[in-house]
Amino acid sequence: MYMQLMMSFANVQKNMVRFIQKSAMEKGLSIPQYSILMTISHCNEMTQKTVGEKTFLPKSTLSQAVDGLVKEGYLNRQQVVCNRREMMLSLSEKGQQLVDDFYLQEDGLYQVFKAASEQFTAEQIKELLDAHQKISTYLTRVELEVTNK
Amino acid sequence: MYMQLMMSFANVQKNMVRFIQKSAMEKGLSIPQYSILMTISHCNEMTQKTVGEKTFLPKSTLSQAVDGLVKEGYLNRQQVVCNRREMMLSLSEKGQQLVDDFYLQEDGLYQVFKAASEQFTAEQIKELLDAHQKISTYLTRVELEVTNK
DNA sequence: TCTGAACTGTTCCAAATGGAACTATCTACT
DNA sequence: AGTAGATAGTTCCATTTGGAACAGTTCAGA
Repeated sequence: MYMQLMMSFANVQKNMVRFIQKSAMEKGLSIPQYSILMTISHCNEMTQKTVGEKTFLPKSTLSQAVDGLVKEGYLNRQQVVCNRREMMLSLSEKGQQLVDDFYLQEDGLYQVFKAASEQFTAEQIKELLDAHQKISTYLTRVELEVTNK
Repeated sequence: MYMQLMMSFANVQKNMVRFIQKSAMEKGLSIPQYSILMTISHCNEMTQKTVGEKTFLPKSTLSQAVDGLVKEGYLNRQQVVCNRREMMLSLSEKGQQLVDDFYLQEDGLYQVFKAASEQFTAEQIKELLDAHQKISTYLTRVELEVTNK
């Protein structure tokens, strides 16, 4: 039973990744690059460190992916004034446009997932979110315990 | 809201993958190899084709991962008699032992996820499963429609 | 029985990935 | 001020990944 549940997470995720892969490939991006753009789009700007915490990408992958995005002109990157170790990242106009495209793309992840979610009531979605949160929290906690043992 | 839901799937999955990665690495396996062993363990034996359908691994990845597992002695591989294109895969004794270890490992995915699931009632788990199923089905359907357009 | 299309798996190789070592910067303490 | 330790990112490179071409097998229809 719980095993089926485990698999169902993997299945949903795999389906989502296929949509991401498709959209990303059409624009010549890798999956990490797609994730980075979408993550930054939630705020106006974000340090590379923060992006790393949100996406869980290994920092070498992150660094190289960001580098590509800057070279392609999707991202602006500049040192943070008060802490020159950190890099502040923000979407360029071109980047913003790309992100908007991703959000609006008829057969892209966002629209399709939105439609899929509309099978449920707001109440049900809240319950799902809550349940997922509980599981994530539990897994993270155990992982920490194991690491520090 | 539905965006948060989307992210929550990704988060749970990422947490799960970290457990898998840890277990797999300890035994010198890649993540696809871990998935393959666990998938085959549900039945006694399975064709490579079926494993591919269940894991969604690209066939080149699958082929190479299986090859490694056979060479390490975890899997038996032989042509299907009535259809020599297909390969029948089954766990060797060593493979079965490894899989049992994975299932029983205190700080492995299975035990931890089981514990995490015990925060919920059987009723709640059924609802989760049902919701996940609905989402997967929806995503798969749209993907098919897009592909055949 | 031939022939061509479909299917299963393998091989090849270019690209992506991620751990580890490194550089630069900052912080806390003496 | 000087130093050790922590922190943010980059670079390096061995490994993994997966698309595409390929080889062998099966099957359907002429």
